[in-house]
Amino acid sequence: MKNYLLSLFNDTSAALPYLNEIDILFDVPKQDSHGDLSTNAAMMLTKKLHKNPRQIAEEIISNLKTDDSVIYKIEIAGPGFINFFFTPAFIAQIIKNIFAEDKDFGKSKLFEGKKANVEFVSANPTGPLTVGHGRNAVVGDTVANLLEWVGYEVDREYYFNNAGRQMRVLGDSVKQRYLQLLGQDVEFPADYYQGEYIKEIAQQLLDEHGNKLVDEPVEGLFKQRAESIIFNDIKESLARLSIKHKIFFNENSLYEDGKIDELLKLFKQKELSYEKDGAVWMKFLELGSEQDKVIVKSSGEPTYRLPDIAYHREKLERGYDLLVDLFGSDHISTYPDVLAGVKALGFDPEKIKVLIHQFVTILDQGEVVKMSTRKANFITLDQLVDEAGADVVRYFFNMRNINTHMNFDLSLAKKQSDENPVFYLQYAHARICSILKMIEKEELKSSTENLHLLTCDEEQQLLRKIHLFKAEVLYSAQNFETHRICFYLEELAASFHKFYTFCRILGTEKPLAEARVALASATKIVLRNGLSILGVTAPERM
RNA sequence: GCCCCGGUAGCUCAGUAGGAUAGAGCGUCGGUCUCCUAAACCGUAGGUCGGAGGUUCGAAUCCUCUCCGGGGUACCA
Repeated sequence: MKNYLLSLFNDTSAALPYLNEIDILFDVPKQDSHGDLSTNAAMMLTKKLHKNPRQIAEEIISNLKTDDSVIYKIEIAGPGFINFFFTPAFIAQIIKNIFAEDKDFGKSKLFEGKKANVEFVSANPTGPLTVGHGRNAVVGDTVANLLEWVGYEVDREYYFNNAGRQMRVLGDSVKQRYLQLLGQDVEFPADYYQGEYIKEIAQQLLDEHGNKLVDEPVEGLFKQRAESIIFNDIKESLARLSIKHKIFFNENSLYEDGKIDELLKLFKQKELSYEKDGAVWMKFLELGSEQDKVIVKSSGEPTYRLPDIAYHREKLERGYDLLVDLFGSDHISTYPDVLAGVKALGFDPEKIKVLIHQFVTILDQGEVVKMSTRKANFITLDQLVDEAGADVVRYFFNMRNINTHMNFDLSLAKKQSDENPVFYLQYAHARICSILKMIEKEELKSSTENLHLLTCDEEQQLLRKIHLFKAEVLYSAQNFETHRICFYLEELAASFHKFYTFCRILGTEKPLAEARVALASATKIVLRNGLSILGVTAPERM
């Protein structure tokens, strides 16, 4: 519908050149009585033309060459909106497109030929994924899906660090537990990893090696085994949510490949860094940040900024058109430095899109659960999936704008009641599947021959909703907003349920009945496609 | 102190390139299964869009100030 109007206005701009001076936008009015699409173009032009908006609207309309079989009414309303009313027959034609495109309905080619990299999760292997990681994981994977739907070729990437203090503490935590299991009275520091999983790893080492590891260095088997076990668990947790990264990038490889030294030299050579108090400082002030910062400590160890910049440089050199970074708001301070660093190296920082999601607050029976990986006082992602199911978890994290500090009510998630909208969507899909089974017995089929019969309110509402799908996917992808898909699908399902209730198939004359089957079938495709973007299953029956 | 995010119905949240009477789900209250799945549908009630100014034909949306909550502001990541 929108495309039709756009080309219509495009043709008209020859006669009315001022139409080229503004972006003409069409909105779906909140009220049905205001038509199918509406534009405020006339109001936008009042200041330029110094004319009454209704007068301008009049002029625009009289120059539009519309086809009566497509648009049956154009009106001027309110302060100067132009409202367009499409014929039911035209609206129903969308069903043919859906059948033709099927699994691809909703996809667009705007970014065809472009390559994107989405980096997400990126938790170091020090413990199981928590609920906070869950939000990151689900949103990251769904954003990647969205980008694929608008034409990008997408790589999903996981960046991790298995060196450094954090990992040493992890190894030592295991060792201390191991010694405790051997009956030694060792002290277990409060800032070590307290989780039960540490004890399990220690137990496993004990089972395999007995007491032979007493003199094993922390960095040896203790750390290695902990890392591999934990990393496997992480991958399994992600797999339960159908999340699979193509690339696991080890921060350490940047050191091994000399990328860090090279970058350091480059910064020095470009006079972007200097030495002070035994440390190397980066001139972030010059690059637009609020102050200079240390990139190599006086101990000789780089701070996180240096590898972060080297890593992004590396990704850019791989030739991506778009890099998406997704992380929690606790890491918010890292990205301006990375962008400044990358820009100083001559890359276009516009290629990097940083998405920051706010924290997840866990509520259990009305109480806030405070979480910390160290203290092992956390709800794991696995627990969440155990209790609520993968579909609910994926839907739940996707359904909210990442800027919102979301509450995850555990008791509610456990309930799996109809308070959860994911069932509402899945039920709509299951209902359609059941209709399609039923019509076989009734010797009916899906037919697009008499789509013009789909004229009642419920049918038209549903059709209009379907029309919006492709634009909704595109908008969501361009704005990296997964929650819009959820809201769209809820509206779509609501339209369907209404249609289901009022527009029965059995007991209706065959031509109309078969057109309704076609509409149901088309709705099924849109629901299934939308759910697949979210990574939620579309069950045949419930 | 400074920076980022949030404050919209009882609860959880949509809605910001300024637009028509501010929305949804859940919860409240009241209806609908002889009928393709009632995990559904219909109706009802519920609001000072945190507060105060300002910009204009028009502000939840833009500007200034301010209150509340979360995060950040390291030679931690």
